[in-house]
Amino acid sequence: MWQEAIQIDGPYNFDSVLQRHTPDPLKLLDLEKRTIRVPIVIAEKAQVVDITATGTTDRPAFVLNGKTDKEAAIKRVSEIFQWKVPLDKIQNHFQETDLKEIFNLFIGTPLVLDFDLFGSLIKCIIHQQINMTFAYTLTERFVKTFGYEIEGVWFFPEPETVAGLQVEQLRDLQFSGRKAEYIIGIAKEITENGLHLDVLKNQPDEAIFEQLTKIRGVGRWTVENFLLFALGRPNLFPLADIGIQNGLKKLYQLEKKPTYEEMERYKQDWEPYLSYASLYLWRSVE
DNA sequence: AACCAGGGAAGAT
DNA sequence: ATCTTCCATGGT
Repeated sequence: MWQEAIQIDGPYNFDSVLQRHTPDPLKLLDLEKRTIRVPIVIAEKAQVVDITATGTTDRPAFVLNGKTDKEAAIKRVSEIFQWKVPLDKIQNHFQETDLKEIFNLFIGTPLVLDFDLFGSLIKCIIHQQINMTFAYTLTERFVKTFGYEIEGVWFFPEPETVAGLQVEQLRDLQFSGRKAEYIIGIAKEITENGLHLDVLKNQPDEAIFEQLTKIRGVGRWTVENFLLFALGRPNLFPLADIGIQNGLKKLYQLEKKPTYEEMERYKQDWEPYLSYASLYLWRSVE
């Protein structure tokens, strides 16, 4: 058992983080206690780390409680919650843009990474072209059927487990046949074809696009979301994303959803922080 | 009931 | 290369 108190630079709005994750049934959080319980795997050892916010948006502070591998666990938690990203600098950048109001409304909202690389990729597949509510339901069924639980916190199944599944097992959970094939196929890329997701961490976005889009079921949007939510890359703007399209439609009061051409034009001012433009546009329509 | 949803593959042009 | 169609299934 270990405990650690941590202070970071503001602005950082942890309550916004909790709020954004509230619709996800797999996230164990408490808005009033300002806590979240996070499944962490370090060197194949799984543990639950409890995070409690003790500060404010301007003076953010946290208390962490874990079981083992203290230093590595803190490092991973810091990475997941993006505690070292200078949100003040990003906030300033957007003051000169059309997104100024949205950024001021949701000031201090960080990008928060998915807890598991493989899980993040599977989640992206599940979220393709279905509404969020159903996507959360499917993900919850998937994890609670094939994953494992520690202290009430669910961990994503390992690729080995998923690679051994039959399409029918996912159909039983109301996955479409196609999505079932995609998911099992990705797991097999890892277990049989030597795909190492952790190695991707050290590669540029373009190289990752090239490798992952070769996999059946993994298109541009899926890689963009993986880069954004699994690796925390700062400059992604998924044009095909319905949420972003709706965010732009609302912002510019458009009659209908923007064309790709219009989106390409809007996004120019938001480089090199397009991921944050995406995040805040998503927030604006949540 | 009809349209939509944090797309992608396969086919057509 | 780029555009269109089909897929698949619950939510509103």
